[in-house]
Order: sequence, then C-alpha cells, then structure tokens
Amino acid sequence: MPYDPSAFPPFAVTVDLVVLTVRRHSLCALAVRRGEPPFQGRWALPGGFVRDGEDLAQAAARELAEETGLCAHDPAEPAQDNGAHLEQLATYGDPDRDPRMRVVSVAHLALAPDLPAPRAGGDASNARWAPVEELLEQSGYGHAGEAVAPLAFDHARILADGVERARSKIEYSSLATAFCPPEFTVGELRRVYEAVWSVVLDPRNFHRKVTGTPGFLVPTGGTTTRQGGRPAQLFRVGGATLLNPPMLRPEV
Amino acid sequence: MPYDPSAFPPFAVTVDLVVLTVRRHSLCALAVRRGEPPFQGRWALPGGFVRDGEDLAQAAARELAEETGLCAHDPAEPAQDNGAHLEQLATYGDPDRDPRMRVVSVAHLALAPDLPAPRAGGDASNARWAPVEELLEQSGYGHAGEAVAPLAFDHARILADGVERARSKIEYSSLATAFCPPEFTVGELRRVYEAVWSVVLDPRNFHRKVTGTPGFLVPTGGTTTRQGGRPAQLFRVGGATLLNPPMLRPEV
DNA sequence: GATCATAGTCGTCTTCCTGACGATAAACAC
DNA sequence: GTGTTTATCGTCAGGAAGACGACTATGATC
Repeated sequence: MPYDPSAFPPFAVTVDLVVLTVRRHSLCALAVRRGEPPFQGRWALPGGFVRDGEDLAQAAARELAEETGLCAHDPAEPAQDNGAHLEQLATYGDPDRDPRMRVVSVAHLALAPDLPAPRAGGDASNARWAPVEELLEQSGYGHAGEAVAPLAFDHARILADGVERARSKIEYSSLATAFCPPEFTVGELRRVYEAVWSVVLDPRNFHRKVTGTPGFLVPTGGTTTRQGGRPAQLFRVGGATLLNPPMLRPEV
Repeated sequence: MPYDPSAFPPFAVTVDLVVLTVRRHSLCALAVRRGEPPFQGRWALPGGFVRDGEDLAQAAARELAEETGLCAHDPAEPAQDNGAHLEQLATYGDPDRDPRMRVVSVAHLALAPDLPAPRAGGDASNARWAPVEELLEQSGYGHAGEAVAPLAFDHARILADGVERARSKIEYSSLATAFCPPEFTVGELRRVYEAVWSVVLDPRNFHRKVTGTPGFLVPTGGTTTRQGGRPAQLFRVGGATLLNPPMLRPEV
C-alpha cells in the first residue's frame, strides 16, 4: 500500500470529552449546549478540533481546561494535585456521524472530583453536570424515562462507552480516587464506588478491602467529621495503582 | 467552539493492525516490509488509509482481509466461523509520528488462529509472522537481545499496547479462544494462555477452571489425539464471553 | 446532661476459589 | 508389556469475600 499523497481523503480530527464526576451520590457528566446547527440547542459532549502541531492528549487537556478549568495530569505520574485523570477512550469515525463533513473524533475520558460549577467558555448557562442516566435516556443506552432530547451526534454512544470504562476500571485500579479530593476518607471513597456502580456496599467489608491492600491508601494522620458521626481517618492515594485482587462489583 | 470549516487542519487517517497469533508456542505478530521511504526496508505493522465512506472498523477489516485473507467478525456476535476477532485498540496522533504529513492512525487488534502462511498483497517475502519479543527488542518495549532493526514509525509502541491488551483481556474474557480453531481441546486452549503470558500453567487446575465455568465451553462430543497421549474432548466456545471470576495470571 | 442517630472501625464465621499435587485413564512408541 | 505422553478426576490447605455482630466517637435532640 504505497503512500500516495493524492490518494487519501482529508479528515477533520476532533477530541470529545467524557468528563465524569460524582455529585450528590450520582455519577454525572459534563454536557454543553450547542449554539449552532446541526443539533442546535441540543446537549453534547464538550470537544473541539485538534490543532496543528498538537498531540491528541494535549488537545484533550486543552479542551478540558477550557471547559472546566481543570488541569489534567498524565496517568503515568500519580500526581497529588487537584488535577483530573485523563485518558484516551476510543475513536469514532462513522462516515455519517457529522452531516457536514468527514470527522473522526478521538474521545477521551476525564475523571474529576466534585467541582463548584461548570463554565463553558465563561457561559455557565450552556454547560451543566447531568446524571448520566438522564443523558442516556431516550438514546437506547439508558432506561426509558423522562422525555429528554438525546445527546447530539453519536455522543450518547461515546458517553455510554466512557461510563462503562470508568465502571470497569475502578474494579482493578485506584482510579476511583480520581473522583475524590486529595485527602479523603474511606467512607467518601466507598460512596464513589456506590455512585458509579449504583449499588450499596457493606462499609465494613469495604474498609477491610481498601485498608488491607498494601500501598493503596496511606493515612495522612488527620481526621475529619465532615460526614457527621464518628471522625474518620484521612487518606491519600498510595503508590499502588493496581488493585489485586480487584474490588468485586456486586451482581445486579 | 464553533465549527469553522476553514479553521481545522486536514489530517490523513489510517488504520494500523496488530495481528496476533500463536505459532509454535509463542505469540507472534504479523509484520510487513516497507517498500518505500520513510523507513524503507524496515518492518512495520500492516495498515492503510481509511477510504471515503468507510467506517473505521470496515477499513480495518478490509486491511486484514488484504493482508491475511481473514474475514473479521464483529465482537458483538460470537461467530463460529474461522474469522478473526477484531477490535479497536487505540489512536496515535503525535504530530511527528510520520515525517511526511499529519497522520492519525486508529490502531486495531486482530486475533487469529494459526495460519498457513502470510501473504502481503501476494508477496510473501514481504510479510512474516514474528515473535513479539523479537519485534519489540531494540525498541525499549522488550528485552535487549538480537540486533534487529526496530519497527517503523511508532509501531513498536502500538504493538506493545496491542500485546498488553491481549494479555490482559484473556484474563476475564473468552478471547483466548480466538487463537484456536473452531473446535479445540482444553490443552490447546491452555497452550494459548501459556504462550500469550509466557508462563506454565497447571493442566489440572486449568482444566477445572475452564470446564467449571458455566457456558464458557460446550463439548462437541468428539475427541482428538492430535496432541498425542490420551484422547481429549473437543469443545467450542459457549455463549459466555466473560470469565467471572477471571483466570489469574501467575506472578512473574 | 441523657438519649438517639450517624459513621467509622475491629472481629468472627462460613463459603468459595485457587494453588499444589496425588492418582488414574487412554492413547502411542519401542 | 513397558515406558511416555497427555487428559481428567480428587483431595487438601490457605486466602479472600459476603454476612453480620459489636464497639467507638462524634453531633443532634429532648
């Protein structure tokens, strides 16, 4: 297959972001309202074109910063700042996914702690955190329910893939801590699992599991009562990024 | 972020294939020799441009058929034919990954049973099955060893990612059966795991594990002695695509 | 201040799965 | 027949997880 420069069709390449967080005990995704056709007025995932000289991960990090102000940190280095976890998700290139032109979108998955409020280029009314079940209704990827307009383009599919990636990856990695502030309690981490999986976990067994895995959590020495009840130890993430044996997701 | 048609740089989009098989007890990948610059004469992964009106998966399936004659079947439908498993792997878009132009490559992973011989557009001397350790040497992804020229472009990275995907995915799925013919014995399946993981597994425990998982293997009733020794039952893949609890990869 | 509700933390017990490994069965080579 | 190879069944100990009791330490309420 020789590389004939005149033989390949030009594509537009974009990055779309599945930005997830946990708000009020439910898994939420960032959605922005489209200002122009197609799908004008509909909700969509944030994203934009990859620029000249820009890596795919750089483009995703730039879009994430523009939409949320979050600073992404590389998955390789387990940074302790309040940056978000960012990783490539999958690429979507159906010829008809954008009616205007041939667009290939490299979707990325970002996980962030609960944030004050979204900003979409400074316009807050055009961005919101929405529970993923709500966004996936009417799209064939969620339970039928409210009459909410489905996401633009194939973004429901992308969101569903991102949610599934997050749900499976917290089983065997420390990724759930990306939803937590730098210091957190075992109970807060458990509530992350419960929100992402939509299950109820036994607090005692969960405590035994996460504190019994060497290198997974390291105590900071401090305690907090921000959840009410008896004060809880504060932890930060340890060096172990893999959880072996994994956290078992209960059968539904 | 308005879609300004004059505001996005054009990209070339290709699909590159990591085609894996198990030959003579070792995990091998398909490599093709490059006929023109850059990297002329070096080994590379098979691949090519995505055409107009073509989906990414279609392009990958077309390239796979051109290079190997294999017919890919969708991962959604567990086909019983001798087609190969094909799934999207990841996308590589570093601005400098191709010195000629801006190319984004959507890599795919294909798993196939052992094949007679490769054909690269009819030219067999320009395609071969090579053990993955050999291809990854001198690339920072394998053990230092023979003085073999590293793969062209960033293909060593892509191959390493594909191998890691295969190694991890056979833990919790029935994907290892993609390396086997439609009917196979428990010992043949075990030798797949041993080759992919480069380990030795206990035949008795392996037999208990795979035959004890409901829906994972279904006996065909036949037996074979093609491995020598006592005749072994023949199986085909059952409906269960997920292996829960997973097959545990021994510590190295 | 006593009581209650809320969370966190430590143990116990049973069950299931795995790794290690002995033993038997059915073919082939000599 | 004897030895070799591979398949298959069984047994046993150790570890992990689910279920759940018990206790502790705070704030809220009467």
